[in-house]
Amino acid sequence: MSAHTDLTRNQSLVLDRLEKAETPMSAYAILDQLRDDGLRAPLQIYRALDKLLDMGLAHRLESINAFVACAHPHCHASGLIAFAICEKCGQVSEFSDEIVRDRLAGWADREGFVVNRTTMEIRGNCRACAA
Amino acid sequence: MSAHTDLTRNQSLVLDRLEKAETPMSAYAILDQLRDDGLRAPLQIYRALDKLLDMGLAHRLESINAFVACAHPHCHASGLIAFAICEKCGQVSEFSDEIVRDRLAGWADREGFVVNRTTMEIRGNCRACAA
DNA sequence: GCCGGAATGTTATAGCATTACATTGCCGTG
DNA sequence: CACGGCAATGTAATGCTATAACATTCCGGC
Repeated sequence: MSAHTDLTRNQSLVLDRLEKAETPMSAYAILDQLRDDGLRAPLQIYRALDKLLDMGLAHRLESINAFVACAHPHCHASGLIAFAICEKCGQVSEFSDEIVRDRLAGWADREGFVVNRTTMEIRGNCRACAA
Repeated sequence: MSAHTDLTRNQSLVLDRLEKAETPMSAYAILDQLRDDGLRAPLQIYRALDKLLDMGLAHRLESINAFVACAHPHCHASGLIAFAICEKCGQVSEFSDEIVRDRLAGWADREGFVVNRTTMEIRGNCRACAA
């Protein structure tokens, strides 16, 4: 029941699942949970996810082939978001750092590299799981 | 003909291929090139890659499911390496930044997050391809 | 009403990675 | 030397992730 009225049915279903999940979900895990809603093929999930990623409402975690709802869906800001993924409990923290962003932008400038997209993922154990 | 005499046959074969490649290679691409050397199964490649990653002689690019030889195999240093991947020509630049490393370490400290591994990948176009 | 574009549905297939099990080779100890 | 253990290897089968290709439906603007 998210208030994303501009989304299509499939996109809403997928986003709702991601928002209710406590940990990242694979596309196939999402699909399994949406079979009762009539979804049957992976492509239906991937298409919805593509749009959600474009809109910044969800993120892809490259290092674990999974997806999460954006923790800050209001501010579409942030050209660079970092994720900390706990390998024990699966919890993901989303954060950003101006200085890191500036450093990477500086490197790209010097090298003449035109940036499309940056991924930054820290894997380890969260405070609770490290104890 | 790398001077990695401590490596097993399969590991040497895989590393040689990576070192000779101009762009990242998928495990299956490596396999295809090593069939003449007697390798037949993906697992043989993945096992060799696992060891090479452990030793820091190769890196995995999570965002494109591919592997590269480490550009600086001598210094095993660097807890944090960043990659810039050109989406046009496939060239990969490997670099590191002390300040970025410190910022991320600082975040982890404050959060009590124990880091195992960090991946940082910038995708875009290199100077030549952006022109 | 009609057209065009986006979203959807469906099937098949491509690409990436691991499980499970059998075998081999090597080294250190007794 | 025999033996035991361990790492590496070989092989087959399977599972997971993602996309291609094509047909259909939905919906808003003219």
